[in-house]
Amino acid sequence: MVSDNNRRLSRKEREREAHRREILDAAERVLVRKGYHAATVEEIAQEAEFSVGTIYNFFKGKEDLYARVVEKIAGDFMEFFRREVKTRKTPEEAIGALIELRLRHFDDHRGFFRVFFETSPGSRIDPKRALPSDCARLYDSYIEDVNSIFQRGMSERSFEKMDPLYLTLCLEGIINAFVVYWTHNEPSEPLATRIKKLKAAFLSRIRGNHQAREEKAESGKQR
Amino acid sequence: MVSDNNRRLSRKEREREAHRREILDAAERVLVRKGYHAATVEEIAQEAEFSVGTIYNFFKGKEDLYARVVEKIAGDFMEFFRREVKTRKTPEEAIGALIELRLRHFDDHRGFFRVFFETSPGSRIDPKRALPSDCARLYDSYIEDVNSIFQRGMSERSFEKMDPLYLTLCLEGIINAFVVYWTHNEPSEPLATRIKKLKAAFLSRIRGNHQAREEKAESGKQR
Amino acid sequence: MVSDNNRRLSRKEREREAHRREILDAAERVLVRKGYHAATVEEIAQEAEFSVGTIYNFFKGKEDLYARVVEKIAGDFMEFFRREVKTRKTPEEAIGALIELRLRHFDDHRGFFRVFFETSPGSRIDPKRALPSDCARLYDSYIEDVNSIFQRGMSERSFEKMDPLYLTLCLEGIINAFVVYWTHNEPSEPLATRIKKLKAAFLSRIRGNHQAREEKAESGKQR
Amino acid sequence: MVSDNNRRLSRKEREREAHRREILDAAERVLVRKGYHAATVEEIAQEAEFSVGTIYNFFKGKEDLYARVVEKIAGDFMEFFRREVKTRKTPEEAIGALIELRLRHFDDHRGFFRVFFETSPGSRIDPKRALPSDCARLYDSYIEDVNSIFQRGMSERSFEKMDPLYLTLCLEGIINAFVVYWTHNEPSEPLATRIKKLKAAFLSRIRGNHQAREEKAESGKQR
DNA sequence: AATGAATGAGTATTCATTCAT
DNA sequence: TATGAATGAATACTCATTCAT
Repeated sequence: MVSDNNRRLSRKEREREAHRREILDAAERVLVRKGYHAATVEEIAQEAEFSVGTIYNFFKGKEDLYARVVEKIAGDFMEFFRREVKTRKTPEEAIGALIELRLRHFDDHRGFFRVFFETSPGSRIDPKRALPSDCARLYDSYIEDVNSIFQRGMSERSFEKMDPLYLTLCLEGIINAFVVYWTHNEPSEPLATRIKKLKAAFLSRIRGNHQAREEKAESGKQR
Repeated sequence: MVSDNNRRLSRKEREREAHRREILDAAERVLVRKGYHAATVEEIAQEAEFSVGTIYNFFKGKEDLYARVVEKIAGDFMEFFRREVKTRKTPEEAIGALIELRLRHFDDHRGFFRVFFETSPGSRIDPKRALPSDCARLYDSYIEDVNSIFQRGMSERSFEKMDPLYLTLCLEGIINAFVVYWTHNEPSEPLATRIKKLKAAFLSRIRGNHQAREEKAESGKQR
Repeated sequence: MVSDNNRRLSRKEREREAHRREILDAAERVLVRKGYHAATVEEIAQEAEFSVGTIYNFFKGKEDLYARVVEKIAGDFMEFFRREVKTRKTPEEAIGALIELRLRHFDDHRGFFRVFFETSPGSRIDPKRALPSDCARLYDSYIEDVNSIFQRGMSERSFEKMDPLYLTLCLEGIINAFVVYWTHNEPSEPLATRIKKLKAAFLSRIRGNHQAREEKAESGKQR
Repeated sequence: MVSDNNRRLSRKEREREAHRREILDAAERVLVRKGYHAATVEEIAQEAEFSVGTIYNFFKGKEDLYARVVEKIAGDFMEFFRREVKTRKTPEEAIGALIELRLRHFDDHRGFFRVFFETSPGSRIDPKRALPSDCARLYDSYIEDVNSIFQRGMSERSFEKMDPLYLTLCLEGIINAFVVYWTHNEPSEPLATRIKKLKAAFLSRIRGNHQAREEKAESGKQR
């Protein structure tokens, strides 16, 4: 995401980039705290310790600022997704890694998804205009990637045969449900434990039968 | 929700109640169409074919109006839940009926959940103040009820043993994911088919093993 | 302009119309005083003794308000033009009446033409959008009408033969020049005298030669 | 205006003067394009290929910059006026030269007069403060000069007797009217032709009668 | 009860100007 | 001198709410 194209940036340029980043981070904090509509540019400016005018030197306006925050979060996620999930050898490992990544990522950006809903179609913000056109494509490609992981798992017989889109939606839905729940109810267990449990529970439901049987036999021995 | 306490209302009182209902329905339509922030009291008034002033004769303000809409939707749902789900004899039937109810209810109020997120904590609307205090309790009691259905199923060994809250959250999450997906992508199958498939898929994952084995045997014969 | 279509207006409607007029008049005063850019909606509201919000209940925005003021002034002028100028029997009388009308009208709306220039093409206000599409047509038709008065005068040989558009432009230009001058330099003579002098001077320059000669002869006798 | 006081300027000083001139020219272009209010210092800086900061090293601010542009245009005009008009032997030649100069000068600075109106008294710019105090005096002296040309013509009996200020205003007004018209309607004839026609038409209206008669006789012979 | 005109606090955005480098 | 990032005052416009009729 960041990479090496800033190898040769002047001090000024580096400072400018840093300021941009500070504003984006401040914006995310305020947006999460207040939601899109209740957040004021004034407050974002204060949070970033800049004047309003400076915000407008970096971003076209409130919508643009919002779009860039979404972009940043989505971009960071996809970066990790490519690095941590798609590189896994077995589909099972990949799905496990995905669950972990999603949970960690949501934990980092806890509450932002709420803002995202707030700005969905029907509200006055035109997401077509505001959101980078890449964003929908990004999400589609993500769903496509998860789909193909499931598909590979099925053809390798490590996953039970079923509609992969169905599986993808279930996984997304389950993760969301837990994240929402943990957002409103302080979780009783540390993140790592929760990740482990969710992985185990989900994967055990979708494993191909021979594996399931083996595992069951094994678990029988253990207990 | 509506019930029989309007058995003996004067014509005036009945008319007033009807007007109130018309405003609520108009408000829901506009809120779904525009979202909370973009919806204006003016537009709600027009949709209801009343003047703004009249809206304020029935409701304390925009927040109150919103809260009453949520209340109405939640109330209607719980009404059905009590009648259609809790009365089922077997837990399996109950969960099936719940999936159907949730899907139908969401279909009826398609898009309202988006508004709900928009007004979540953090935005300017104070849900403590705006939402009926019953609302959280209502949701808690709903979760509790679903929990106990799962619990009964487990003790009857028709469901595999696991954390019932986990199951409840999964069910909620999966349903949400599909509803969101179908909101943005025109579903290719009629509602009834989708309900049937989702029921089958979800229930088959959580059945106790003896049942699962039996079913598998049976399905083997059929195909 | 106002006419008899308010024969049957309810008191409310009549009041609303009166308020609209008050706002328009206040807007003209402020626009003349400050110019388009320096005039604030806030100040117009204060001048009209209404709140800002009320201004926006009557007009779409500052541009619309401006356009409606122009419309009012132009409309009033054309009303008089039709009544006082076009009805004159001889072209000479008509031109005389026109000069008088222009001078009186400018005197009434002294300074507004300055605002008009301020909003000409090139500045950010889009006159195409803001100004009533009738306005350009109105002006064109006005020029056309003056043209045809001159043309009639020429065919009747009361005016010397020349390009009528040229004459029209000259008349407009001369009137403007004097108005501008009198705007910045307090005129030493009363309006009536100035009107009379300008009429005489302009008309004597464009009269057909036989008339000019006659007149000269006559004036020679008188003095 | 420019004159010979830069006879002995160091390279640095000469460069600085050149930069100043570049900025003034850029400012005029942008002001004509956008009008005073819509023009931004930023855009002027870009047009001049300098940074905003540099603009402020040369000029006190936007108002000052504007005043200096007016000064430059007026100065250039007066320069020509002194050289080309006042040196003419006969008043008739002088007025002819004046018409030509005005038309050419307006053609060069087409559109600037619009900006000039935009900034007239009443708008936020204080012309007392912004405009060089010379400017009003300059204009007054110009009017005075034209006046005296007319006066001389009258005493020499080459012009008909009338109020010279009246004549001056008429000339100004007519020229303005045509320039405005040609700004909005592409002229059908080349500038030279238009100049010739306007000269002829104006001068023929104000000539002393004996001359007019002579001319008529002559023109009768020619055609 | 019903109306809708009036209100005014609240906010995104612009842009001339400054000043540290 | 030249730069351009930072500033913040100024302003058009919105919309929930009130209240006289």
